[in-house]
Amino acid sequence: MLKRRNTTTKEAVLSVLTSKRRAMSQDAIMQQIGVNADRATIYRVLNRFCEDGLVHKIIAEDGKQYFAVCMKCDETKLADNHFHFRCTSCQTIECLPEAVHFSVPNGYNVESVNCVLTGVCPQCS
Amino acid sequence: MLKRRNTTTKEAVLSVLTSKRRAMSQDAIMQQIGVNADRATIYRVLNRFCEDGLVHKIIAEDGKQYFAVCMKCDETKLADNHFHFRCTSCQTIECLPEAVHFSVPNGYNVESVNCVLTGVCPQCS
DNA sequence: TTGTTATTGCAACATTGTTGCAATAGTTTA
DNA sequence: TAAACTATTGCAACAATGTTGCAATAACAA
Ligand SMILES: [Zn+2]
Ligand SMILES: [Zn+2]
Ligand SMILES: [Zn+2]
Ligand SMILES: [Zn+2]
Repeated sequence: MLKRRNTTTKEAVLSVLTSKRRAMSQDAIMQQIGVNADRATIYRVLNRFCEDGLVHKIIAEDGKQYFAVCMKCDETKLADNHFHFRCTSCQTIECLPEAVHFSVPNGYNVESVNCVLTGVCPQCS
Repeated sequence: MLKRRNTTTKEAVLSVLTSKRRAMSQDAIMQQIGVNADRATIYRVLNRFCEDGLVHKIIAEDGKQYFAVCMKCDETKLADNHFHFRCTSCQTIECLPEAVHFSVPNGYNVESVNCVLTGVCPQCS
């Protein structure tokens, strides 16, 4: 693994993700972030966070990538594989404290899980 | 709802989806299909099938849309909300006979469910 | 056969995400 | 502090996916 360096963009992205406590898309992050940064840079920062296990990526029903901080050492500890909820009204995604349970037929080797529930959140209804 | 008409493309698409018994993307369908059809036409046919409840759409971790026939009246009856398995080796998605169970906090109104497990299928491992 | 209109092909477009490359800047070492 | 090393960035170009407008076509009913 490469040695990471501290940069303004990197810190700003992580700051937004942490404070919002939501899974955000690149364009949402770009809007909320205080600093000027290129689209490609945001993606590269986010993917680096994923590699480092700092952030996890969710693919929503709109086909877009959303990124959320992994709150492993938080009081609201999340299971490794948890459900996500996407509100079609406020366009946000949040991690639900509900673990995904499943069983697969013999021979299937599951490497990753992507579960998204879509609807309207309490704030919007 | 509009009156549907029978067309070559429509029948060819449904035929491929039914025989393969897999969830397929537009480009996979285009390759397998016997007839010449425009990309846009395939999408329109597929979306019409979805509207009519003949087919359901899954968004995979690659961000692409996959379409599968709903086997409601089949011996291998599928639950309304079931898991899907995407093999990263053969690039196919299949409907698993495993229902998705979950509960959400009060106030959340779930309208649709999209659950995809990714890994390697028995044939490829 | 004729009229109605659902469907198609084509082109244009929007969006999302990635990559190559030179320039920049963070970090380490002297 | 100054120099060296290289991780990171901005920019442009690109690929892939999906949608839409519009005129032409073809399915179906009368
Ligand atoms: Zn909302
Ligand atoms: Zn999450
Ligand atoms: Zn496979
Ligand atoms: Zn299915």
